[in-house]
Amino acid sequence: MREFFQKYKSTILYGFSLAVLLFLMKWLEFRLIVIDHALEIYIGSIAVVFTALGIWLALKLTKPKKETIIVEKEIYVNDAEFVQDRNQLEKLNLSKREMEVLELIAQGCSNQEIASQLFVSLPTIKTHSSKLFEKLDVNRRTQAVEKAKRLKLIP
Amino acid sequence: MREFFQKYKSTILYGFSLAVLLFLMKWLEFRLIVIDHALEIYIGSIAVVFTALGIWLALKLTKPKKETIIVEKEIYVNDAEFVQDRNQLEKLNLSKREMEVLELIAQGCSNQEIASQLFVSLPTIKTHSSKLFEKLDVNRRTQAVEKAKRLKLIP
DNA sequence: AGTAAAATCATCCTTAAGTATGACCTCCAG
DNA sequence: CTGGAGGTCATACTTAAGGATGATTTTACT
Repeated sequence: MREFFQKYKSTILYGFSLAVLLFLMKWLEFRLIVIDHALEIYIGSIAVVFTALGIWLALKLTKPKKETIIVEKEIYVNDAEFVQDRNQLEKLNLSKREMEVLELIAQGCSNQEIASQLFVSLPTIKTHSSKLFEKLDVNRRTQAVEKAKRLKLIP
Repeated sequence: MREFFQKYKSTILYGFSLAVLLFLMKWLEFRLIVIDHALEIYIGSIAVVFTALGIWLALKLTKPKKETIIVEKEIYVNDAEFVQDRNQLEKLNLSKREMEVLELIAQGCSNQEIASQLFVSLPTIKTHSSKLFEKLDVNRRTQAVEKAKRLKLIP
């Protein structure tokens, strides 16, 4: 019941206003017989009142235009997933073994540890690393790591 | 002249409408004498017409209501600008010199190069790096670099 | 003013890293 | 089938790096 009233509040108010005004008119009609030439004033006031009513109705009933604003919210991803630069890799022409050695060097492994992990001898790792340094145009493992990261060969 | 009309278009139209309707009323007034009991209909139509006029006026003159809906669009930025982990730095209690040495080591510099850049002797750098490795709990410069990056001490 | 931490330098020694060279094997394409 | 590339291993040498210890000087703070 209350919901019904809420929903049609404007319509009911309009109807009620009409009823009241018509009643007022009926009463005024009677007065008009007495007061001559007052009909114009009466009609004018009716016009004004209903114009105001119309304006009020319009303001009440018009639905607001919806305007969507898209706000770009930047989210900084700490992840920064690594994408290997295949282009650079081709240019440098590193072999599989050299890449493996490079990765292990970057992890801080010693030559001996690398040799153990790859099941080869220490001299083998030395030759690999030497060739690697030559291709990377460096002469220290630390430089190799720095350059490899800069060239996006490793994360 | 045209601008004036444009500016006060609504007002002029309103005035004109009023004039027309008053003229109409005058004419109807005459008719009412003939047709009995038609005053109510006449008044009613006046009310309806002016209500409509009011609505029209309101719609024309009032600024359209705006309701802004903010939609957040998530943009994933891969930037991940480096922020030094001050917390870790405090825990490790590294001195200024040790940090400087760490940074240069990370850049691939040799001890001799670091000594030259910092205007100190090679043994000094060795002591610094030794203490640095001790604090970082590593025993190779490459490990130090790897760990420092992992702990977000350096980019 | 005195003390602790930081910074500097040195020496001695060990180990890891880097360089050079040569040899051997395997696989694959010309 | 043969030569080149990749991989393996070895030896010998040089240099850089790392560890241990001690000493002196700066700096900062109570």
